[in-house]
Amino acid sequence: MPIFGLVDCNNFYVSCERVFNPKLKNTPVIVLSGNDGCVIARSNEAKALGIKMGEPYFQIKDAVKQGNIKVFSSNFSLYGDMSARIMSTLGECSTAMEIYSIDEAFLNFDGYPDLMNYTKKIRAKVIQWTGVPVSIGVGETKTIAKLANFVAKKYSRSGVYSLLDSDVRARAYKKIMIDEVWGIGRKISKRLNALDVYTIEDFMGFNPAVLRKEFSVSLLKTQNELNGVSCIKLDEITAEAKSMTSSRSFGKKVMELDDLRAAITMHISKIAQKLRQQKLAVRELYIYACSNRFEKTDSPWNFACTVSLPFATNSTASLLRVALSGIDSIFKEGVAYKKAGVLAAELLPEGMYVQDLFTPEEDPKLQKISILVDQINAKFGRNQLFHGSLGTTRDWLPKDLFRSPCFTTDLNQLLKAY
DNA sequence: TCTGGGGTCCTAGGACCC
DNA sequence: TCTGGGGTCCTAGGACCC
Repeated sequence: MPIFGLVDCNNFYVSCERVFNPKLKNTPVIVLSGNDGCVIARSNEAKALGIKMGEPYFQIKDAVKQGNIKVFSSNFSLYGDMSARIMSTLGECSTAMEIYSIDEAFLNFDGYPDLMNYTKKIRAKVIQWTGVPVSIGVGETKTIAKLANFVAKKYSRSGVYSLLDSDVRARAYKKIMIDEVWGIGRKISKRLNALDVYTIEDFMGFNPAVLRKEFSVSLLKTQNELNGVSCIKLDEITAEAKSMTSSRSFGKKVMELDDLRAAITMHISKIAQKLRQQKLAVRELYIYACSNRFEKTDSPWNFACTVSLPFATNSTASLLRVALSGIDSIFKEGVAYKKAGVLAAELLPEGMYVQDLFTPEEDPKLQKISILVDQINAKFGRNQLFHGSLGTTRDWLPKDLFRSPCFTTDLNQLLKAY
């Protein structure tokens, strides 16, 4: 019988900010999404003040002032680096680990004695080595470990909790609502509620055949997992990416084609560089730009097209050429654009694409230029060298008024001690 | 004035084949 | 009354996750 642990960082982004700014301890703190749009992380104190996950910042400005809540723009260079430190610490705590997200990892606990003690030790180690508090849940399946983690966060003082014992589990299932279960989201909860299923106990009593027929195999798996039958294995190897996207909201309304072209240039540069890092290539791109989706209007708000190349590539110049022609073709005079982006799907291993005899080949120089640009930027700093269509004004960039320094990834932004 | 960004998996339905 | 019956592959959209 397998045993899984799920380690989840507490209020991760807030905790990262606190590591480098101890004054933030015991005070309400929130972190905002891109363009300072919505709340995506809250300290416990901010939660206690009634700040909700996902709330638009502009709607809570008064509450922020009143509650003296400290506000941060998101700083993913910092969070990503802190995540790497935490994951490498956790990697030493188990024979097998799956990094599930920026702030979560599953650990293999098969055959580990005295898990209550051991998980407490892991918790202490992570906080000592990285400064970030975590919670740990233990169970016979991933879904149960996730649930145990929820209990650990919400109800346990020690920050660890096990649902291995079947009596403990039965008591928990009686109390916990189904929408807390991993894999059961808003829509499915609602449908289940309509069938008089509210708690996990209700859900466990639901006929599996009907569940399969009326819902999906995924939900049947969830039921099995909650029964202690492990259906979702530990995935140690990070799978090759299947798609990549880059998109951002604009810091202002964009009406000019040149600004759209600049934004698409930024997204293509990011995607192409990521493709090169992962030794992948792409032949088709989905280019899109949209206006404000919250504005009530009959006119369309999404403008998109697919562009393709005769060959798969990851060179910025080649991808940029077709992407820019794409954005030119969807641009409409008079539309106030709020956001633009690029999606690269159907990624292929670099150099694997076999082309036919009659299509043109890519100029090999373009590949070499991209690699050289990567090297120069790695040495002299991000975006020292960039494509001309990116422009230099860039007043369309998303807002990040409250951004903390990149303490751990930029020598010029190190924490200063006076 | 102001509402995130990046992913994965499953399913239903259409096209096509024999 | 009554209009084959399977397969497979592809795609768009929906649901979920963090």
